[in-house]
Amino acid sequence: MTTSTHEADLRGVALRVTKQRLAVLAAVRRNSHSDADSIVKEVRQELGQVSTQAVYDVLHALTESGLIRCVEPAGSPARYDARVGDNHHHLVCRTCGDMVDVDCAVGAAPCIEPAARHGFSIDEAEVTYWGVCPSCRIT
Amino acid sequence: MTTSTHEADLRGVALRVTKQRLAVLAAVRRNSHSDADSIVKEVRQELGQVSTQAVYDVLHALTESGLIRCVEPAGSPARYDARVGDNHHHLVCRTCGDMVDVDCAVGAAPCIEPAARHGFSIDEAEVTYWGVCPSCRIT
DNA sequence: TATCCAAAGTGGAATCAGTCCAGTTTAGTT
DNA sequence: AACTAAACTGGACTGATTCCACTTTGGATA
Repeated sequence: MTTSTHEADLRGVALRVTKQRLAVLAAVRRNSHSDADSIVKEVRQELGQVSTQAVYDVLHALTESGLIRCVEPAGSPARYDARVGDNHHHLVCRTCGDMVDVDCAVGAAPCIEPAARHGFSIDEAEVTYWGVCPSCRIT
Repeated sequence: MTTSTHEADLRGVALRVTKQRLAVLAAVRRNSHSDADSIVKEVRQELGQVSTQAVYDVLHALTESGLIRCVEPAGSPARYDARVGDNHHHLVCRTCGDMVDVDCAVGAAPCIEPAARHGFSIDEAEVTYWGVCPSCRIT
């Protein structure tokens, strides 16, 4: 994924191309599921100086426009996911907090339809699998 | 649900019985899915004066012991659910934040199997259905 | 039924993640 | 080249929650 890809993607959703946005988008795509703080660090490494606020603004703009997705698992700051448009789910390690993508469990009823709708109009079923990752299980 | 039920339940999980704990447990059971702040308010109404910290401590102790369950939907403070032991799921209104229980379509936890396990040992599948509740849809 | 002490509660300061705001800079028109 | 809405800065602030040092108390034990 090159800078020109990121640039084209920003233009594709009618967002102005700035070095901060390119850097944030690149950071998220390079390292999916990282939180705002580590994105700030990575972007600063690349650009030298960026305000925290700018990074939050960019993350919100990218999320809003659908270029990235924001995931907020219980007990950890928001994380940003570069994989979008497929409503995939996540597997989270209770020990180290590591998060990996899992494809949508299509076919398994609860993923799509709740047992009862309670009059709600539902647009998303978010599934988080909790467990322990291989490396945390060993130690 | 009377005070003696709450008291018996506290003793059942080897927790000391205090007026703060009884009040917090009663508040959660009376009004499931409320957040720490409104529980603090309710408990103060009953007891007159309780520290915020005490309420947080009690909520953690009750969660730890399995008497209540902590749910943390994206973008809202933690909520406490009196219904435990059945790994049911939640339906959350994007507009007003209202949360209702939905039965788990499958029997025991983890109710769904992920498409790929990635070496994790999984113990829970947490499902959150996002949508708009009937009263928010009308207005 | 008095003593004791780990567990529970207090109050105040601190942290963490994130937002608000008012002013400045800049991308990309016109 | 000038213009302007969008983007960025930096600093103050908020809301939710935790930390800490100290005091109080439930309930086990003598």
